Amino acid sequence: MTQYQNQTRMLAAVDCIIFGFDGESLKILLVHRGIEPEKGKWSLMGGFVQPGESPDHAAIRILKTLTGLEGVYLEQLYTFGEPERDPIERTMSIAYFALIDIHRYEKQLSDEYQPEWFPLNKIPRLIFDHNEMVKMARAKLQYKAALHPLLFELLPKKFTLPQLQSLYESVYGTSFDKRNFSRKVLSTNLLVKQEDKYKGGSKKGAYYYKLNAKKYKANFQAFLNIIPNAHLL
Amino acid sequence: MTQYQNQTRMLAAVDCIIFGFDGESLKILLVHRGIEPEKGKWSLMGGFVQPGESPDHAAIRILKTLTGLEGVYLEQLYTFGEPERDPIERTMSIAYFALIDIHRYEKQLSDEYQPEWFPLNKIPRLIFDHNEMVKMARAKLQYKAALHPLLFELLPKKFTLPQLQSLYESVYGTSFDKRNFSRKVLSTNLLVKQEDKYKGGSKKGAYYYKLNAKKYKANFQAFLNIIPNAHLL
DNA sequence: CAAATAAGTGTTAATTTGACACGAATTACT
DNA sequence: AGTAATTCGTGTCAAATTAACACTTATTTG
Repeated sequence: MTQYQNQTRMLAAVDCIIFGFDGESLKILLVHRGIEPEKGKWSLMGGFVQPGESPDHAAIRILKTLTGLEGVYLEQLYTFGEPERDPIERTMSIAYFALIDIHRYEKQLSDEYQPEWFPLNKIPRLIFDHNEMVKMARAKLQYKAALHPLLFELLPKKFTLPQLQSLYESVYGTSFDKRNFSRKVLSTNLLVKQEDKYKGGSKKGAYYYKLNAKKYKANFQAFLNIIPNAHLL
Repeated sequence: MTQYQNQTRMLAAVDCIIFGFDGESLKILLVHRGIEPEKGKWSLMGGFVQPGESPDHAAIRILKTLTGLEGVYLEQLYTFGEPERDPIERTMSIAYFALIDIHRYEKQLSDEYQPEWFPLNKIPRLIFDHNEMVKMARAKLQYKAALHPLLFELLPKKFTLPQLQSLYESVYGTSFDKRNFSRKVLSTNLLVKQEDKYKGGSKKGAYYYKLNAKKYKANFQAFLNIIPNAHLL
């Protein structure tokens, strides 16, 4: 036996929703699609799963191709498989979402795709079902970040509490009381205060913090409660 | 343009992890695989995604074929796509998990597959990566049920608080204080007390409850806190 | 009628949460 | 040199939530 009989084979693609935070707003990285159909239109970065390659590997490869980055946070989101989602040919797309430190991203690597960062409230019309993928990715990021220490993946190794709070506020589109925020964040014991300050944000400057890497890995599954009234979101 | 060039096509399958609760323990429904390879071995119920059919539809179809049930809780779990996971031919499997009222399941419908219910601590060796799928499904059920009112899907329309608690205790492999449990469950206002009692469990009998269907649907996303110290699980 | 069994219910102390305001450090300006 | 402007960093209190804990009630059976 070399094949299953009378079954339909189809293409498998991977599409990546890549999140970044520039200090102002939460953004995703979009590219101009490189092939027909819809060539040149705005699209998520994606590609076909290759022989001998798992979907995870495909996602890692695609992410590296576009951003040059490895070892970033990457998680399978959902598999989109409506029969007509790609008009050319039946294609399943396994969507992944990635969280990267936007400052490590080097645009020049991938001029081929003319990538651009878009804030989430200004996402253009995307090909196929990619807008739906973005919507789902955003919802999952909000859901998960309310429960787990996830958003650190979007910041540099050293960051300040005001930067962290600003990130949370961007993700949830609201503002938090900074006294309660710092109390909650620090009570996780995930952060290690540094001796130096970041002077860019204010005259006084704000202390840098780093993640306690051991605790971070050990406590990733831990439930947080940083977002007040998360059930109302 | 009718096809993408130089790409590998593959099969897409759906496999279902079907949970049920018989009052004693949490179980999953396994079948004897109907085709080669590994024909006759224990397996999750599955099948290939057909032309014109989405993965969701395939899962619904497969579930109905095996159990006769429609409209049950069904959720996409994860897509498994290791290149060698099926030795015959490259096949992606989109795993779904289902929660059914075990009493509505009618075995005779599907003698073809010789299905059997297995408690989670007695799952036999399954084909391919199906044991991994079961493990992931169980973890996700535990995770999700700690946050959302999900386990009602495993009970009949009318159920008692002791039955509900016993279900939660099965899912988490631990026991809860019944005073705290009933207080928390009732504080959601999702349950409506009935006038009649279930006399099977004790001499005194226990009041039946029904779900408030409206509130249940509206509050499904609401966070619960029924499981004490859920972060320690 | 006594014993056995499971159902149903309330209190308290500890912890967590959210709301709230002011002093400290630094820079830029006059 | 002094003052105004800006953002950082911190503490208190009242309310709500949580976990721990034990006894009475209803019913059946012997």
